[in-house]
Amino acid sequence: MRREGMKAERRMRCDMPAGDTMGPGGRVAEGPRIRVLVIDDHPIMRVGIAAIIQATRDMTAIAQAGSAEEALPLYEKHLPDITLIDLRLPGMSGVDFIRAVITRHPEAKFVVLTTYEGDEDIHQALEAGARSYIIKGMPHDALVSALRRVHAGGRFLPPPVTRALASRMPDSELSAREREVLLLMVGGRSNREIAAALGITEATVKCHVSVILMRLNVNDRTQAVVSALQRGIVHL
Amino acid sequence: MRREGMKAERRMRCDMPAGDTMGPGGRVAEGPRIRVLVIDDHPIMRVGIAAIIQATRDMTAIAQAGSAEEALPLYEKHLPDITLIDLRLPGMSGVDFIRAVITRHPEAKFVVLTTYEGDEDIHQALEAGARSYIIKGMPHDALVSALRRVHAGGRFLPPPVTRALASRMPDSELSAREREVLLLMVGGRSNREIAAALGITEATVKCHVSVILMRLNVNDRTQAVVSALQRGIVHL
DNA sequence: GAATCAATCCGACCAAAGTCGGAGCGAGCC
DNA sequence: GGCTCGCTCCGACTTTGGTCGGATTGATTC
Repeated sequence: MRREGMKAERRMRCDMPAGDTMGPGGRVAEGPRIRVLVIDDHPIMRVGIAAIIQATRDMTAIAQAGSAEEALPLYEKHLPDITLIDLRLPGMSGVDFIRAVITRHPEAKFVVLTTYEGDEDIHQALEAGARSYIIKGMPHDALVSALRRVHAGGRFLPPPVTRALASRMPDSELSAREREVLLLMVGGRSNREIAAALGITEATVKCHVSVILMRLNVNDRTQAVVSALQRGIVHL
Repeated sequence: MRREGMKAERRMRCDMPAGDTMGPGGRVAEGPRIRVLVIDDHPIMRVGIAAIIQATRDMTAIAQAGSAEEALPLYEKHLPDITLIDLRLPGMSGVDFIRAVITRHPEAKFVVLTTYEGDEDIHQALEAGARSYIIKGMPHDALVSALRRVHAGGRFLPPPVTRALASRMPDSELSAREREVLLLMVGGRSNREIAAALGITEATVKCHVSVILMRLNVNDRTQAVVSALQRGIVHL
């Protein structure tokens, strides 16, 4: 039941470490303010975000939403310069929102602000089109800097984020079927139950599980579940 | 490997559903303001909390801290009326902080404000002496109400919290040893590795595992890990 | 069309997980 | 003392999980 596979290769993805810490109220060329749409399901967090943005002279929070569904009409109505969005939302996820908006507005700019720092979360968000990914645990300078940099057409990925991204194994990508199996594993289902649920043989399920273990670089299903959770491949 | 044990009994713990939504700036007997110490590791969240508190006429945020260690001297210096604290903090946990302060100041009042709604988290916090437990996803009225109610000597536990608490199995309590084993299980260690780590036989470990499975009311170690994580018995 | 690659599928084998029944030990309680 | 109760401990048995080798299919490439 133990395995000792080893990988070495790894892949970088994005640039721009940090910097540009001007702070709220810093000297900025006076012009039209950066208009920000804020999407976060925690009301208290929204208050904090809005307070920081409003306290900064060159930006303003024009609208807020507690879910992606609620935010869609707001986006169309205001067409904000930047959308600041959390990933984990009730109903439609943040990534889904980004994808949905970007297909209609390819130049839309997104900054992700979330608590989760799993490499898969980050990967998904950037893949969807986010230009910055910052963690709620960071000082608020990071938020302000990110908004400015992205508004200027750049990207903003703090060191912890790029590090998490760099730690991604190159062959981590799971097939659709494997994802399906992994989800059931996290649900605590046995191989037999998974087989029944998917209408296949238990032997086949075991094979999928083996591949998943290899791709996640772990030894057994328990480790697979933990790893998948902390990397953000599956949730809860 | 399957089990079908069943429990029925359950136990209520606390009272006070909700209410008292006066909102920021509501009419309140003018007097000395409620002096609040805020402890949260997310700077942006601290800004939001402080903004809400300051916007409410009968309370004021006198100090803030990003960790329990940092907060200890602040508590002794200011002796706040209420301490508003997150559970998951870098270093010393929120519960540990509550315990530590309450042994020296038995009348200290604590309101927990966190994102985690696992029944074990809640149980631990209340056991430690917290008088209110609110979730960051709630409207800010809840925060204000909680602070007022607790300042008045009462408690404040919103329905979702009491519900989570009520869903606790009566025999969920794990022994110290079992906790230790569970922690290693979540770490993805095999029974053999756990045995080695604890200096006992693998057979003994299996016995502990069996008991843990029974107490958590699950069938296998994978479910145990998932359940322990979402209930807040162990973290990450 | 041949070759390659990846995903899906399967059965037989071995090692680990989990069950069952039982034993020693300390704290607390008539 | 004699009793129970809970925690810790253990070995032999059954079930499940994971490995290995191999087969099929469909898409891509040359």
